[in-house]
Amino acid sequence: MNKPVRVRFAPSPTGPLHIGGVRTALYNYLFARKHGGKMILRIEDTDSQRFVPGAEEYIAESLRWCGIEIDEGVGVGGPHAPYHQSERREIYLKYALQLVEAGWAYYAFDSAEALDTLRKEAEAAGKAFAYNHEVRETLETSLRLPKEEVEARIARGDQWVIRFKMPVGEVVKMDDLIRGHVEVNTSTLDDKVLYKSADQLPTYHLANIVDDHLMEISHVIRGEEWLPSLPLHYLLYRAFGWSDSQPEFAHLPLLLKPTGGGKLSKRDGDKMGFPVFPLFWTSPTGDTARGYREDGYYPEAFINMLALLGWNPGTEQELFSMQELIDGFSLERVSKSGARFQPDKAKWFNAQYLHHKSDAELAAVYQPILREHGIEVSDEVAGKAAGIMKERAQLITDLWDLTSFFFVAPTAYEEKQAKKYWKGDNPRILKEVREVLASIEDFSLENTEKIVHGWIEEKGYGMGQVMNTLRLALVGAGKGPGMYDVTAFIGKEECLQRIDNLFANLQPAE
RNA sequence: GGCCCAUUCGUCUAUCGGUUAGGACGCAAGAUUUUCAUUCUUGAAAGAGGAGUUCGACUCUCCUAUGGGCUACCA
Repeated sequence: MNKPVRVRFAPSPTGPLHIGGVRTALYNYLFARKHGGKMILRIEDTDSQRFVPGAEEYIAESLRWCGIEIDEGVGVGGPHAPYHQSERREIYLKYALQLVEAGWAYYAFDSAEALDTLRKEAEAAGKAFAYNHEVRETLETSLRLPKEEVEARIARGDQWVIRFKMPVGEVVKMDDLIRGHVEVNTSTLDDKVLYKSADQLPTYHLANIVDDHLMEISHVIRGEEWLPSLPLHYLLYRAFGWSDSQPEFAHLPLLLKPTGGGKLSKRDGDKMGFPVFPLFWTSPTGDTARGYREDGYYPEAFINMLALLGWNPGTEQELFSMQELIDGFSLERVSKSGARFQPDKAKWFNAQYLHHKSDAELAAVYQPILREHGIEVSDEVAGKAAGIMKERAQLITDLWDLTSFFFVAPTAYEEKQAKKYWKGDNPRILKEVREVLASIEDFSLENTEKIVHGWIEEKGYGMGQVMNTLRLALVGAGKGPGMYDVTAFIGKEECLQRIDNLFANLQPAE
């Protein structure tokens, strides 16, 4: 590994980036940072049919939110610009023609309909059609057609593609940083399209190899779905005479659906009740999909969770900062098998991060939520409320349900709690509690607790009965923090008011 | 169908020939508690199957099974 490390994340702007893609970007980033290399962002928009407006912006914003920094490429520029493949058209044609020239590729004029027919025929015969060495001599190609005919067809504007002429019976020997040595016989491979005249763009395979070479990429770290095309890529490097400077490859295990049965796909999210996207997404057609950010996750937690899905440091540490991930990362410790995505664990990770936040940090994320509910308070108050309840929250968005009683008096009472405590002697006792509270000068948590507890003991009342009845009045439900957290937070006047409200709003059971 | 990759608790994983097979999520039980939680303790829970290689295999090899990926003028 003497070449400077240069890795790329090269998504296709066909929709929002899902978590599998984010993980691929993350591993590239960790690898780059670990080795003092460069992280490059290239947009592979060679499929004009599937282009989705807004997808590229979404990808950039997702990476930013995740803390994955781009050193070179789309959005930041660099020595190998442009970094959109759609802006590099003329480059690819040149290389495609070079391959034809050298006999590594050929023109094919078959229409989409003709190929369709062949596929259907093969299917009817119980076989699968492959555009390969067995059939290429019988098709509309420059391999069979006279040179003049080929030139005439091109000149008259017939549509054509350039296909790779896959060698026959050769064993390609490959090395993968994660999977080790892999061998494939080229006879089982087909003649992939490299360039299409219709839109004057290359396909993935050509664009990928040409750009990785030109951009001096040292390591290609991508999803396992690309493993089957590795032989083609090896051969392409050889055909161009670039084998010596060819990048090293690492194929990452796939992220699988929580239920098993296939790789995680963009549609699984809402279907299974968890986000598959980092950010909320609105498609040009108006469809929406949930995102981790909007669902209340911290990017650090999201990244931590993703990093451990397919990689581990070999220690029992579970919580990692980005820097710790960088320091510990290595491709050797990436697992080989696909990882089932587990939504529950994502929540657990977020809870860990949430529980460690200071009140000030909590205030920063909680204030917008409070404002949405029409609550205007100081950062200090917002942070304090969140801080008292943070250990019960898993997501930032849990905070409101957990703390709303600090800001809003209950208007309804939880039936279970009311039934259990709003009866018998409790209303009478609550009246006494009200008097006790009213008499307290210093309403601090400690002092209130001391006085009220002392009074309860003196009277010989049941602690549970008194506190829960008070809780019913102040919170309206059988939940919440310690009672004196509530009294101290909302203050004496509000306490008395809420007790009065209970008497006014709810008839005791007996 | 063909080609390729994979296979340790339900899930994510540790183990790189010798371990009572460890941790985490989730689950269950208990403790704490004025509620709900949190927290703590404990527990149940795994090497797909079959052949080899070896003094000894979860670990190496092969076969089978299962899971997954690819098989587009998509990436």
